[in-house]
Amino acid sequence: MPVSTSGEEDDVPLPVFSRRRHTIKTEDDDEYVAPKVSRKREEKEKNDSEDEIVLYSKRKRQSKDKGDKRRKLKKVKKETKVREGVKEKRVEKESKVKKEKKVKKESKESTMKKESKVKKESKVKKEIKLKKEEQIKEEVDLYKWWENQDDFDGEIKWHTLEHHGVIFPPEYKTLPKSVRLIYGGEPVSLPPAAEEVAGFFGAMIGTENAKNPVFQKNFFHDFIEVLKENGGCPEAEIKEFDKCDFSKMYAYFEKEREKKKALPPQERKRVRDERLKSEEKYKYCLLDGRKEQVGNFRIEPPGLFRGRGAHPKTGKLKRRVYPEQVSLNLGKSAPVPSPPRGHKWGEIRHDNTVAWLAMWRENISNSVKYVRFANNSTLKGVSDFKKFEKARALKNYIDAIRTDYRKKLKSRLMIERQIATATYLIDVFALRAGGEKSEDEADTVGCCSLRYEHVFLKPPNVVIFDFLGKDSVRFYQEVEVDMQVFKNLRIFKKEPKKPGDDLFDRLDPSILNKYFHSYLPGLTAKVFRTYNASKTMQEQLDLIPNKGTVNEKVVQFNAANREVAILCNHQRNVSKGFEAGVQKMNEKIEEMQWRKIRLKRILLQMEKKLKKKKGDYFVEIDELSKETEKEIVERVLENEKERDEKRYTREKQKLDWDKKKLSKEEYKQKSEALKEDRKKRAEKFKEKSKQLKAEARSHKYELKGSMTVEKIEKQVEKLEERITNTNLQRKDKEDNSTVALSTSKVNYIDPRLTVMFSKKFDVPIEKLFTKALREKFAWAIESADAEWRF
DNA sequence: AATTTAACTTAGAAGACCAGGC
DNA sequence: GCCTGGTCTTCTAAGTTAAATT
Repeated sequence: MPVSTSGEEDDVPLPVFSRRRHTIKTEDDDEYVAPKVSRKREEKEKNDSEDEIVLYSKRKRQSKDKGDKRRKLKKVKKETKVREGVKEKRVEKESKVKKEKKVKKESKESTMKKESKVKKESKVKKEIKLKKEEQIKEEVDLYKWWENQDDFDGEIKWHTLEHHGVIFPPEYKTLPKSVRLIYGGEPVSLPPAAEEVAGFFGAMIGTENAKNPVFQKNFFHDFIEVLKENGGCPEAEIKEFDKCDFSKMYAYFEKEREKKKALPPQERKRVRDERLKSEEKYKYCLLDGRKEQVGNFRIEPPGLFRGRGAHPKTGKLKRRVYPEQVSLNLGKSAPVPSPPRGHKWGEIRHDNTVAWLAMWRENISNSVKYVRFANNSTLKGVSDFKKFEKARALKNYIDAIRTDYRKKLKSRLMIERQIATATYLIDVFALRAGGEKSEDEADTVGCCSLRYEHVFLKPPNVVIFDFLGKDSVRFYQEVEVDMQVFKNLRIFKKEPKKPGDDLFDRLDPSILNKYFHSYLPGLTAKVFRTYNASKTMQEQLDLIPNKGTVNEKVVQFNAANREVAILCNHQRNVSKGFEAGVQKMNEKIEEMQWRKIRLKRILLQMEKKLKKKKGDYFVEIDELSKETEKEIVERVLENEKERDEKRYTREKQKLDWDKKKLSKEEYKQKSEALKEDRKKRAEKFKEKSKQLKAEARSHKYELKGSMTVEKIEKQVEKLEERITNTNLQRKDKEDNSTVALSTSKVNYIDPRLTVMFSKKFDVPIEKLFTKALREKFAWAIESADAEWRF
C-alpha cells in the first residue's frame, strides 16, 4: 500500500489509488519507473498542471464567450443585410432549377415512351409510382442548402419559424365492463386512469418484459400510485402483484388485435388515409420561408417504460403528457398554433439558436424530449455534412495524434499515460467516450468508464474486453494490443484496485476531449468512430473489383458495410424466426439437390452412354444415401399434403364468408364443387406419393414422351442456379443475423462513399440507399462523383 | 440542455409460391 | 410450358423512443 501524500484525501473522498500516479511496481523487467523527482515536486507538478488546465479552460471559456458574442452580433448584422440579397438570388436559382427539372422530366418522358413500347405494363406502373414520388419530393425539397453553404456557421439556426404544434395521443377509452382485472380471484373495478395502467401491463403478458421482476415491481408500484391518486378500488385493497390476474385484459387486447388484422383492405386504407390527412399539416413547417419536414411531431403516448438491458427503472409508468407541459419554439412573428380545446401551452419560446420545435419533460428520468426536424431537413443535413467534414479533417491530424499517443504511452505522468492509452483504445477499437452514469440507469460503460472487471489481461499482449456498451450491447473481443498498452493496462489494474474500480481513474470524456481539442477544434472522441468507420469503408470499397452483375456488386458493398458494422460493434438480436428460417432453407436446398439427382437419373435411364461421356456430371448421384432420400421424399410429400389441406380450409372459409351474398342453391353447388376438388386432389396425391416412393426404392422412372435430353439438362441447370443462389442467401442471412448494417450506413459511413460506389460501379443508388436515405443524403448524391474519396 | 446514435417494433412492400389461363 | 396475378410469408424500411455524447 503506497503512502498517501499530503492532505489531499481530506477534500475529495476518492480511493487512494486514484490520487496516485507513480511508484507502481510491475513484474516485468521493463517496469514502470517512477519519475526521479522528489515527491514534493511531483505534487507541485501535478497541482500546477491541474491548475493550469482549470485556468486554461476558464480563460478559454471567457474569451470564447466574448468572441461568441462579438461574432454573434456581427453575424446577425451581416446576415440580415445579406439575407435580402441572398433571397433574391435564391429565387432566381430556384426558378432556374425548376426549369432544368422540367427539361429533364420531358426528356425522361420521351425516353419512357420509347421504353414503354418495349417493356411490360407493370414496369410502367412502377415508373409512374417513382415519378409521383419525385414530384412530391420536389415540392418539399426545392432548397439546396449545399449550393449555398456560406450561411451556415454561427449560432443562429434560423430567422423565421412557423409550425403547427404537435399531435397528442387520443384520450383513454375505458374497457368494456366485462373486461376486468381479477384480484384474488374476484373481478374488481378500477378508476379509468388506473385501468389504463393495468391495461398497459395486461397487453404485455407473455413478453420478456412482463416476466422481468424489476419490470413487474416498477409497474406495480406506479400502478398502485395511480390507483391511490384516483380514489382506489372499491372492492378490494390492491397491494400484491401476485394476486393480480390480467388474463381477461390480455384476451381482450388479443381479440382487438385480431380484429384489426382481419379488417378488409379497403377499410384499412380508409382509416389510414384519414389519419394521414389529419396529420398532414403537422408534417411540415416553415423555416426561413421554406417548407421543411418535421420529424417526430407526435407526443409520445403514455405506457410502461421499456428501458434496455438491466435498467433499474424499466416498467415504470411513462405518464401522459398534456399541453400544459409542452413548450413550443416559434419565430417571434409566427402565429401560435391553438392548443387542444380546454388546454393551454406550457410556454412559447423564440429561441433561434436551437433546432427544436417543441419540448416536454418526461417523468422517468426527468429529461427533456424534443420535437425536431426530419432527417431530410436543411438543418439536419448541414450538421451531417459538418460531421463528415470534421471526420475528414481528422485525416490531416491522425498521424500526429498517433505518433503522440505512442510516445505518451510511456509518459511519466499518470494522466498522460491514461490519456494516451484511452486514445489508443478509442482509435483502434472504436470505443465510445464512456461518460459517467448514475445509479438509476443501466450499468453500461465506454472507454473512460471501463472498470477493473471489464478487461482481462493475457500475457504477453492479449487483452479480452468484456463489457456492456450503449444499449447494453455486449462488447466482447479478444485482441492483441501494443506491448506498451498491455503494460499500461496492467498498471491501471494494479493493486489496490479491485473489481468495481475505474480503470482510467484520472479520466472522463471532458478531459479526453480537451486533449483532442488541442489538435483540432471540435475534435472529440466520437469523431474517431466516424473517421475510422468511413476510412474502413473506403478501404473495403477499394478492394472490390468492378465486375459482375449489379446484384453481385451490391453483395460486395454489403460485405464492406458489414466490416464497418463489426468495427463499431453494431449488433442486433437474432430474430425469433431465424433458426427456423435457416432450417427451412437447408431443407429447401436439400430438396432441390434431390430433384436434381432425380433428373440426372432420368437422364441416365434415357441414354446410358451419357455416363461415359461426362462422368463427373453424375458423381453426385451416388452421394445421396437411400435413407436420406426416403426422408426427403417423405418431407416433400408431407409438405404437399399440408398445402392441400390449407388450401381447402382457406377456400371453405372464403365461401362461408360469402355465404350471405349467395343463394342457397349457389352455396350448395359451390361447396359441393369444393369437396369434389378436394377428393380429386387427395387421389392425385395418393398416386403421386406411391410413385415417388416406388421411385426412391427402385430408381426406375417412368419416361414421358415429351422428355428430351436437352430439356432435362436445362432443368438441371436451372436447379443448379437456384441452389447456388439459395446457398448464397443462406450465408448472407447467417452472416447478418447478429450484425446491424443500417446503423453504420445511416450514421458513420460518409454517404459520399456510397454515392461514389454507385457511380463508379454503375449500381443504381436505389439499391444502396432507401428512399429515406436518398432524401437524407441528397447533398451527397449531388456532390460526389465516381472519383470522390473520403 | 441539445444533439447524435441506437436498437426495437411494426406496418407495409417485396418476394415466393402456386393455380389457372393462354 | 410459360406467364400472370392472387395469396401467403418473409423481409425491410420507416417510425419510435431509448441511450449515448458533448
